[in-house]
Amino acid sequence: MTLTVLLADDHAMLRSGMRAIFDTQPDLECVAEVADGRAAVTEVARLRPDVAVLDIRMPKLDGLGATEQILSDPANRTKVLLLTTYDSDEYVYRALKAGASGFLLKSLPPEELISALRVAARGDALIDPSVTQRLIARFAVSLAPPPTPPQLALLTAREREVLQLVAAAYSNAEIAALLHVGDETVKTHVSRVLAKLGLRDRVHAVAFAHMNGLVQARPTS
Amino acid sequence: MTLTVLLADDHAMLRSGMRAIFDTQPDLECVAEVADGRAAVTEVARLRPDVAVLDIRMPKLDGLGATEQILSDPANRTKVLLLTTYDSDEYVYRALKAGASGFLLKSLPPEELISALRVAARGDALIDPSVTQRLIARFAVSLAPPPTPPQLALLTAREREVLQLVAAAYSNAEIAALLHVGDETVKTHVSRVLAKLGLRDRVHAVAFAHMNGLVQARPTS
DNA sequence: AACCGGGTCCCCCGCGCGGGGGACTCCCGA
DNA sequence: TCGGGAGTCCCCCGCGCGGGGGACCCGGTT
Repeated sequence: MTLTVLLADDHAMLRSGMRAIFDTQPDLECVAEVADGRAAVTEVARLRPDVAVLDIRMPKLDGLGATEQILSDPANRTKVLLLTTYDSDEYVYRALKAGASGFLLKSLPPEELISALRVAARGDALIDPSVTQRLIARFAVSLAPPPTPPQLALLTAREREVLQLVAAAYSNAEIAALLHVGDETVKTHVSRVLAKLGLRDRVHAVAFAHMNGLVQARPTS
Repeated sequence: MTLTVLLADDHAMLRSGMRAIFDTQPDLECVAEVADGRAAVTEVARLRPDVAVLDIRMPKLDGLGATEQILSDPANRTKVLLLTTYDSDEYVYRALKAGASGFLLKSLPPEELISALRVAARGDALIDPSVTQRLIARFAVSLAPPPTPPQLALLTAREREVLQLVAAAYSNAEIAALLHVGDETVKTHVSRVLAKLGLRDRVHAVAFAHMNGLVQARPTS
């Protein structure tokens, strides 16, 4: 089973270099070479190669845009490997979000590019080590469990409940209705919450709650 | 400059196998072999190798716990590579959170383990491709949510600016002072923002802004 | 020329909110 | 037995806020 590959880069020199690398591998077949992103999208749709290797910087449509178009097609089965000279974080995030199978620097040794191709073809993914480092850093904080601020321990269960409703932008009257209590009661709870947390008003409470993960941020993403 | 390595695995067979691999590289020196996590922590503290290769499943203290202890020491300069047979997602997250430089499967070809060592030693990071795939999926959704809601386009630049300050829980008077305008002006902007976004009051605006990523969530985590 | 959108400033009015009190039930622990 | 915390409900008062108007200046388009 040979792997079919599409090559997209606006430098003919680099294309032929990569093609030469591929030719050393009997099971790799470069079925197309294109020089811009738009051509990459149409050729991928036509030839349906196993893997498309795209440069990020290309005329007409850059590699990121091409990736997004290619992978947004549900009929598509081609994996995308992105190549770049510089590793801007923004590039990486956009690439991963689009669903790219790899994000590699052009400084990569040829044999590793080959192995990256095979990795992508079997559905796995691969990120350049120098990028991975920063990715981990950012990923770790985004995964970090909400570091429940100690002040929250001061609140009673009822007060936390009210705080969450305040954070959801409910008015005192609405909270009263939801909890089946009088609105004077809610006012008391809110006042206590503000006092215990050292917050000025419910607006600060909303901001506090959101920044401390008390409310499910963006459930609709 | 030779790289010093510590090897931690409870199977003597596997240790000797890896050691054999290292010995093929003149610039790699295996300075210690240990069979459990606790020994790994103490030996790393004593010998300060460049890289520690830890199995996840080990007696007394597993590789994850050992990683956390090693990397929580601020004086530590050793990089940690984790090895495992099975790639549980939970393992990966904990490993990355602890700051590991690599997460590899034992099925990795020997020569790639070598290159992983060098990658880690120079401060970069490396994740096994099969794991990377799922990591990207999860990472993408966790990073995805700046899909700027279309309603935001209705706002003028000034109005967005005011909205961000509202989201930061500033009062109208405070915003006026920050922007060097009258507070009546701020009231006008806020009113327009609420009207354009269909929000009831500034409390809803705060919640809206936070849920749509207009404000940097937990900057202090 | 007239027009319009963005930014700025001003008025009045009503209401929700938050702080200051107080009071009454529970229930748990001293 | 007597606290005392938690939860509930009530009063009054002041103020920030948001909606309703209107007004002015400026830069661009028509």
